[in-house]
Amino acid sequence: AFMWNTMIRACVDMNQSRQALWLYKYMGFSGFLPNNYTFSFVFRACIELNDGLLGILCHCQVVKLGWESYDFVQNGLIHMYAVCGCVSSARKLFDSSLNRDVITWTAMINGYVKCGEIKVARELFDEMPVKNAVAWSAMINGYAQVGLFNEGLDLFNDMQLEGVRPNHAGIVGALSACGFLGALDQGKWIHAYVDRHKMELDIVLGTALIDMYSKCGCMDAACHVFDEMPRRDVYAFTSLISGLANHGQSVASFDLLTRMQREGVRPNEVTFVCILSACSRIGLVEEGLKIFESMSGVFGIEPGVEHYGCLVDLLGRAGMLEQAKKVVREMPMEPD
RNA sequence: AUCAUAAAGAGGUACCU
Repeated sequence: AFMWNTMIRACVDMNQSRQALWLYKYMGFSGFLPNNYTFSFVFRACIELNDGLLGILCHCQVVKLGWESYDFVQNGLIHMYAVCGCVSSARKLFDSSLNRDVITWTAMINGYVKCGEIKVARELFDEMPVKNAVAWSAMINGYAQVGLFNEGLDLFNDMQLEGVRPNHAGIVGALSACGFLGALDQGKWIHAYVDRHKMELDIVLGTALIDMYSKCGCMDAACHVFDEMPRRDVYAFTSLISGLANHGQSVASFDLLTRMQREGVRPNEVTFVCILSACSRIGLVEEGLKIFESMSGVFGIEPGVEHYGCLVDLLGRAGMLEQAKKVVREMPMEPD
């Protein structure tokens, strides 16, 4: 079974969930019984495929084989139901569980966050007997995701008062809240905290800092973080491009697009929305049209409605209403 | 014997007001 588990996990790690489930099925045919390890990988596959039905089938197997009260299996099941849109099933398992740990609670809280039941999530969070940094970060990010930024920042402060050291995810959630609120002082404080505690500036944390500084209008600080990052991906580039474009530094954002290609990072749909709006902002019609063309021609990205929208905005602002109308008429999709 | 299960980042704030 160990061999099978290893293979199944490898498939899940490579996002080949169908393959993983196929292996799981085949494992049974070959006379091997899945064990507690097997199920933790199989649940991940169900989650990636967002297939609650498959999850139920796996749940049956779990019961049949008697693994249901093993912590990893039980937590995996609750997590699987919670994120596949079956919070009530998750809750039933949660309520009947005799051995809940931090992970069980966090999985359940996350389930409520994902379906917008932030209040219920908070109630559970308050009831939770032991909270670790992951639990705090789950709740902070829950608030950030539903737009309750002040609540998120309050919780971030509470966490520190309780003496829990925030992890990367908690920091990222708090920074995101700062950005939306324009809370520059708080954001700077968090940045200093990151430095003081020598937290690694990975791509996610770096991007969150760039995003926070950009939204607060501090483009110098955003650029500085960008340069300090040891590695950058599309998110990091796009975040800075967006910030520059929004603060009248369109030319700098074009340079960044060039630099991006030089560093071998492929721009995506979001990147082009930002670049195209940088064009309309300063009225670079020619340049914008050229970039729009290059999307499919050079980068192999088919423009979506949002890109046609940018194009219409570009032409409209330049007073070229006829051409703008023509774009709407000839778009390959319904206007939104 | 399996770092086995929970948490994290970017997009016109476009037109109009």
